[in-house]
Amino acid sequence: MVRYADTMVLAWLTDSARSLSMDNLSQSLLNHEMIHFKDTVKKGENFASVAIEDACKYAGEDAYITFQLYDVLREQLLLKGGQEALDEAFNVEFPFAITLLGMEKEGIAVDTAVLELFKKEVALEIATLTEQIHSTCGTVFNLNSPKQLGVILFETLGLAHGKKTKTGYSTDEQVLDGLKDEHAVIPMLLQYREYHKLYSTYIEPLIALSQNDPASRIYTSFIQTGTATGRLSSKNPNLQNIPVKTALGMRIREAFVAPKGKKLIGIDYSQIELRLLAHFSEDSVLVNAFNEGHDIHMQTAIALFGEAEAAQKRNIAKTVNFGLLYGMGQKKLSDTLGITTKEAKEIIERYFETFPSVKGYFSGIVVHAKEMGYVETLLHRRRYFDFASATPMLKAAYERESVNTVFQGSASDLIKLSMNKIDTMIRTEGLRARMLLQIHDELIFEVDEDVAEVYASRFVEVMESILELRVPLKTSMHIGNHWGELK
DNA sequence: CCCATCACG
DNA sequence: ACGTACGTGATGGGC
Repeated sequence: MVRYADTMVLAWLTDSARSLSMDNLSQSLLNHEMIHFKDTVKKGENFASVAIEDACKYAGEDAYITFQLYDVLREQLLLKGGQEALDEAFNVEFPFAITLLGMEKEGIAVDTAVLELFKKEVALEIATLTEQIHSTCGTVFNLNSPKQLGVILFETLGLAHGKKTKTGYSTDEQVLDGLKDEHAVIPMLLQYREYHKLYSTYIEPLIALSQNDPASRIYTSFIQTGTATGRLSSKNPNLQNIPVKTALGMRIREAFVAPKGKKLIGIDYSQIELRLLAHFSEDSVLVNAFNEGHDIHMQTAIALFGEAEAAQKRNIAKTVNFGLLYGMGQKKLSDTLGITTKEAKEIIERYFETFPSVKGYFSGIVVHAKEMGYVETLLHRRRYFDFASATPMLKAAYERESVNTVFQGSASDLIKLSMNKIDTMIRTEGLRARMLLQIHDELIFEVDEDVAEVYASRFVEVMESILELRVPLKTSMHIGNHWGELK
């Protein structure tokens, strides 16, 4: 049940929680350097003991929660200190630890037979491809070694090499894709890579884990304090990176099922980060587009290229919209779109001319980050940057991270609020529903079949009304018997 | 233990 | 002159 907590720390903390008075505990935590915010504790001493007291209420119930709460508390106080930090800890992050605990305990059902069948097919493909590749190259080597592969491709076969890595030639997907017409072995390698990834990262581990459990369910650990932006992460196994993009990858999703008599519901926020961009920047074109329910990428294309060209350039606009949130540069945009850096530069310049309030808003974030040393999300979570001691290259990276953190972190704030509200709803009303997974902007539920539609509408309603922004929050919802049907 | 690679949002 | 699109975790090779 305790999956990520350090067990020594946990045992110590739980024991203390049961046997010590509050004052003793908080002093003891400090003495043992269990709380690493000694510097801020002078002004925050009351806050600290109040917070610990609250955390300890849960200790008898479940030591794991205590640990998560403690972890969150430390994180929050380190991040900000003072009342604002504790407000967020108490109002959002502490209840969220309980929400996550419920999800971790619940797990998700896996149909092992689906995976076993797929495993046989993939194993056969891998064996065939291995044989073909070795004979095509005229030599036997380890296909999983980029080092050995690089030597074969770029020395033995004499293909023209592009970029290099620290340790030799790059053989990543982008490189291989550029060479796919140069030699018959390249398409085989690309296929091999896809099959091997599925086999080693998903098929085998998921079968092993599901066989551990009497109900064939698998249980992830959600890390609440592991990211720089406030997002969750998921590990052992990571259920936030189950394949979705290719037909083969979707076979993995088909193995995540609703048990008999139940359904899975998937609800994801549509373009939540772009909606936050519209909200924060107050740009009239963006705000209007969302308020009128228009296709945001098409509207961007119209604004950038005019009505006549918009339809054929919608994809460019889409890439630019995404790139914006990452602080894109001309180099990467040109690589992604397959255009010259000059063209990319022009598109970026035109974007900021077309959306001046976005440009102003972005520079505002960067100015704030440089002056204050941090940026804040919608719910005032902070991320700190040390611009002062940074090299020019690092400064540029910090600028991109500052901007991105506002959107990624604020989106994370929103879905945390929704999850807490839905979790409370499920518990207090005794709904025949369980929240199973969060994948950043998406929630997966398992519910009784007969109430699936009704519950789904209620969850959608919570998610879309969780906060009132300058633009509506929209979601898309799907009900199915397996995860593969939720897109 | 680091690197390269690749899966996701 | 030159280089940077953000945030994660798992795997296998190789030192």
